[in-house]
Amino acid sequence: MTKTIRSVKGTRDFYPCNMIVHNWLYEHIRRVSNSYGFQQWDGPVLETIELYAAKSGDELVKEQAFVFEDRGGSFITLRPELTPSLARMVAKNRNSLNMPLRWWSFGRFWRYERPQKGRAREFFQWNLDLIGSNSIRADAEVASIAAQFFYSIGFVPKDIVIKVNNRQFMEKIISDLGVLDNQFDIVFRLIDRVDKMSSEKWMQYASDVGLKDVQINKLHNELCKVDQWRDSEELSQFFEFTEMMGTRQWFEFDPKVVRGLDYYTGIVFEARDRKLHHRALLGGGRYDNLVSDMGGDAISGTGFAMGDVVIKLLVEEFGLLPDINTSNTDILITIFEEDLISYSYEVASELRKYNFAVEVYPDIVKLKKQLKYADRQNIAIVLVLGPDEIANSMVTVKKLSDGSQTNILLADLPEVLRTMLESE
RNA sequence: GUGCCUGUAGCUCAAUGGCAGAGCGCCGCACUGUGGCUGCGGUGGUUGUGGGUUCAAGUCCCAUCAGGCACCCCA
Repeated sequence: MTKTIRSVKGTRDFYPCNMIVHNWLYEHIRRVSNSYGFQQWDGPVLETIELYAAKSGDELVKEQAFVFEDRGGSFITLRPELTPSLARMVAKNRNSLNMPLRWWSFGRFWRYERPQKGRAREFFQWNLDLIGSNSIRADAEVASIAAQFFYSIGFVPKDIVIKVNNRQFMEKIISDLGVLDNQFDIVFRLIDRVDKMSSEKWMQYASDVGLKDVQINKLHNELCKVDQWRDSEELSQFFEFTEMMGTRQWFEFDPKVVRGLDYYTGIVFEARDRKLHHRALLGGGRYDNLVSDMGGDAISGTGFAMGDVVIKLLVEEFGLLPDINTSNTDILITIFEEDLISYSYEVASELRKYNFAVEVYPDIVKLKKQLKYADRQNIAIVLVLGPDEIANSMVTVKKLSDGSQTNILLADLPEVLRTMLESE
């Protein structure tokens, strides 16, 4: 065997059976997005490095972006996320866009990381954003759409939880502990890890970044309070609005959720499976300054992104996948012998006029082999056109599910096939 | 970028340092105008690559490449 050329690390091949799953996912995303009146859009997959340098966070840009120099000497990035492109496009056309914008998108993204379970270098992402509204209702709505999506593909609140927090609220809490403004990022990172480390290690880490023992204990104490959202106007409203929108049972306050991207300014949320088997399914929140950072007026936005990798893993584990054995083809027309090829193709074109999906076996091989192909391909009906049939202007129609077959007059074929396929 | 694990047939995996195997798949025949089921037969390999130790290496050692998992970060 000759050596096959390897695919690029971290990329996935989508065979037809994979595309069925992929399209199934995409179809639910499309339907849910549209049902809330969101419009589909997309940006370029190539952007300048400057677009991300401003706000995405150092780690994402310096360590995880695919960057290359083009022939003109410019540094080009394969987009690692969509929100900066969104902000750029909104800033650019601010005056002609009819606010508020409800936009969604589904496309490919790239991050140069070590691939592992639930993470690839090339992945798809669903983005959904509501731009130009300051209301917490906007946050509650986009988060509710995420919940509605999980429901539409077969999950219930006991499978998945969407954890909610508010960055300003957390800033106030850590500020009250005596943490300075310029240390917020460090402390957010610390908060992010409280569940990932043993408590001794966490205490040590907290101490290493410069917190005093008193502060550490108080912080740890704060992170265990699951009811303190009542002290936050925005969080209280958020939960009230999800109640109104019928999605309240999907959401929980979690003071440990702060999100990694630097541009979030208010409500933040992330979805996880309840058993915490996987990394976050989806993450999002409010970004008040992003559009103005791209050179536009201050416009507030809120939205989320969901990767395709983890959700596919979870859907598979829960057995929610659609049947991947179904073929697009309704009817396979066999070829009997050299002289009769034209009959097969004529019948095929005729049937396509009646909107049947028809394929003709391309080679002159034994019927046995053609039948076997149809069986494996899960094609419901096979037509046999041999000398006997043609002499009488008939066709043999074989139903593969039960093996039954009948001779049908060519003229009656469309009607007979229609009823047969409907009963399948 | 750091650590750990794994590379054997198309796929899933066996093989005390001693003849490279099984199941599934694929192809053929029984059934030359009929799939699935069954039976029989056949196809299958530079054991990731390169070196070393040994009478002898899939097995032990070194290097390298690839994959997986965890860290990091995040969808």
